[in-house]
Amino acid sequence: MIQDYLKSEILKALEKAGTPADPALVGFERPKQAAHGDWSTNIAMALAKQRKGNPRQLAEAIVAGMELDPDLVEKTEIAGPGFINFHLSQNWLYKELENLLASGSTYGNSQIGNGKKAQVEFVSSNPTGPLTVGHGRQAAIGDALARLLSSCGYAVTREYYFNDAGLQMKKLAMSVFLRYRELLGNKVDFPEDHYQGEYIRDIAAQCRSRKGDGLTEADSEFFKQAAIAVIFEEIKRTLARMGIAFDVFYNESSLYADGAIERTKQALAAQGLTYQQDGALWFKATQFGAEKDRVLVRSSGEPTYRLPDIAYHATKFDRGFDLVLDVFGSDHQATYPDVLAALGALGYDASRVEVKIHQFVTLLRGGEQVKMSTRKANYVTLDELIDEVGADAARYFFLMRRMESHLDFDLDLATKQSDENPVYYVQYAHARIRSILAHAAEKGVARARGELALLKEPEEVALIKALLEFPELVQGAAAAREPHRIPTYLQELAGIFHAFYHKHRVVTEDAKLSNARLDLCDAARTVVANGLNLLGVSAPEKM
RNA sequence: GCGCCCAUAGCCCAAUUGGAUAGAGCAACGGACUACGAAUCCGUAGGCUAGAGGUUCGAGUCCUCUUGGGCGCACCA
Repeated sequence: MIQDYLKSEILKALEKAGTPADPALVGFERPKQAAHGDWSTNIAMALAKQRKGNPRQLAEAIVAGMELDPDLVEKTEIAGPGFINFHLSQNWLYKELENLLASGSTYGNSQIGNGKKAQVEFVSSNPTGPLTVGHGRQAAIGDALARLLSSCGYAVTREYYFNDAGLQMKKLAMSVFLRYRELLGNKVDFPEDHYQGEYIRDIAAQCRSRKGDGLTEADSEFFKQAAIAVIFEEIKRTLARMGIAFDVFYNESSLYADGAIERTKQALAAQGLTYQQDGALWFKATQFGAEKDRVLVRSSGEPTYRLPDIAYHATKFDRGFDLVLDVFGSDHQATYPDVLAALGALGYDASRVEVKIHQFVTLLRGGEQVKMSTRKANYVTLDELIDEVGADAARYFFLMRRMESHLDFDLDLATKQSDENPVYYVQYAHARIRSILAHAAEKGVARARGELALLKEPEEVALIKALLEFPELVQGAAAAREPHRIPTYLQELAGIFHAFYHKHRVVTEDAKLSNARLDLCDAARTVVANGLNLLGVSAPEKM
């Protein structure tokens, strides 16, 4: 990359001046203003601060010492308090554009992940009911992170963890049982904290048609398994509609079956991190800064979620993942500090686990908030949302915002087929380019690699520059775990393309120029398609 | 009471992780289709970055406090 070249020249110049510097200090950024060039470095200011020198003088020494290839760098200048700005030559642009065209659907991919094993755990909703809109955001974020990491050369596993042991499952089985009793004409007292949804009645009816009227409370395992099977099928179907498939579904009960729970308990005890009190087994969370200690095993003998979670995360290390991303909703924010602390205490490198917490989704219809309550089961399910706005719009909207910001999901906007809708805006650019390429073929334009140097108009140069930002954008989004950068970029890119399109005609009598512009269109189409692909959003040929 | 996240244009949000004159979209106003898709484009207007201090060459971004909002603080997950 060009930055590496500039960096090496800067380091050489510093050495020549008798003041060698740490290469890690030399960073580049793209100036906001075109007048400040294509790349800028603040190295002179950073070094001057360290050495109490004059930044402008240092910058002058650096510029004087560099031997830049004029074919790549048109000019270098010092500005402001000591920025060094580089203006790249147009030749460099054309070379990079060639490279883009040659790379095609792999443009933007990199190997910075170096084949490291990464796991992204997300959704992980217990099979007690349909996925909600909140899960939808998490599904979109998790899958986009997985796609970003893959494109950067990580070997990625998408994993879904679910609790099929424990209290919630008992409640689920009991909920089905009670509805079953109701179906048989019994009057039942349905507890407030059990699962209220209508789907429980459906499952109860299925149980009845399969096994008749003679089931009792003792058949709770049957009710449980029946419920899990039905609900999971539904969850997977919903995820499939979103275009999401998991590599691994990891269930809690396997941790009991293979002894991992017991081993973890003993390992924690061996570290002196647990103690008995009031009939329960406690974890000394206060040793890790928590306000109070936490229960690992209830006095009833049943573990809380904490112990299986620790055991589960231990398997992530045992399975050899170099990087683990856990994507959670903000309501789970309290669940991970103990888990990470325990992992550290067990000798694992807890810094490999990154917990990404996303904020909630608010649905808006007609400017009004749509009330959602899981308890009352009157929430909008993810399926209903996809029915209404489609998978593309759903995914795009979920990914548009930084995950730490609350998401206002405007249902009216997502369904609008107009310029107000950002999904259509970006997809339209793709469809439009397809149509231009088809038009050129109809006109009988003989396609050949054009002379890219003919692309000299300001709108053309601006478009090329925007396209060439894509690879570093992808790497930055992956490194920062911030998928929202992709939609932000795509919207800007689509705007630059549309502006170019309006100003300049692509297919003209001038065959050479037409070919160069068709190449540019093709490059733009490639980047839009690659970007949408990272989001899991389709790049339509027609709309 | 304690912890995590958030506050930027009328609305919804960006801002290259501490950079130079804070930017898009929507809404408002004014323009552009007898040629490649008007689901588009061009222009105008809109800001004391919630408030107060601090750190430094430089702060929307980092630190402290205040105000306002979301989410947590179980022998639920």
